[in-house]
Amino acid sequence: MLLRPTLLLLLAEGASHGYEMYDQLADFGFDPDCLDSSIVYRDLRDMESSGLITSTWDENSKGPARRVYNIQAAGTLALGEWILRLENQQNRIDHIKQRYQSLH
Amino acid sequence: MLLRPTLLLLLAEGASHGYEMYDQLADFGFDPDCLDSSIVYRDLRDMESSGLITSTWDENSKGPARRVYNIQAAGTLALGEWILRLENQQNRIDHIKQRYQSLH
DNA sequence: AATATCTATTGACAAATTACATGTAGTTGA
DNA sequence: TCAACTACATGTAATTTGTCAATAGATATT
Repeated sequence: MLLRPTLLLLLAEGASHGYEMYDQLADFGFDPDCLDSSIVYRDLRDMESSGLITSTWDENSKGPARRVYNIQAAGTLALGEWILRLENQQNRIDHIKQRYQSLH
Repeated sequence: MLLRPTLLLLLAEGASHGYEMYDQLADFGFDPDCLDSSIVYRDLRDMESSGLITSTWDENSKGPARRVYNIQAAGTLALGEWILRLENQQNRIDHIKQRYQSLH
């Protein structure tokens, strides 16, 4: 649920490729044991097909070629909308927590 | 995503039936236009089949008979676990928000 | 009296998501 | 050479969600 906004945020911080972002997800509380990398790759391609990000091949890197993603204007816009939705989510959780604490 | 913990919370506050809880969901930020009541009924039956709640028919009410749900020990336990997970979710959103604000 | 509306629940099916496994392939180092 | 690591992609099963329609008692309307 937090994967796409996290990927967009990482790309807003700078261009990157799937494998690298997958490694960075632990900083955001994702457990690599519970998150298959294929989901990251699929989400990236989905976001590309909807125009939020673009990709180019980087052949000049060590190891196999990397598909490097760049965030587009539509992507930064979408990220902003995500942030608003997540804040709304936080408020709703606060409301649940308050009602829960009123039980005791 | 917040539906099940919300239903459990409502039942922790007191026995109730699907239709009544569906009405109360607006207080938790659910939009009735976007949430079909059948999802509420389905989640309730699922939670019953996993032993978190139980139900009995209330025939002595005006209108059609109501299936009244009662929370069980396993349900209050599950609610507590939900609350912890939601707090974790809030922290993760906080982290995203902080990184987002660092962009500017 | 007929009909529309509200209350209340259920079931069926389609669509979307997620999880899991596998496949390909280049690079690095023992 | 062979294992391990880097890097991406695909197929498909399983699960979850969304949508729609059906049923049915009670109440209000005309």
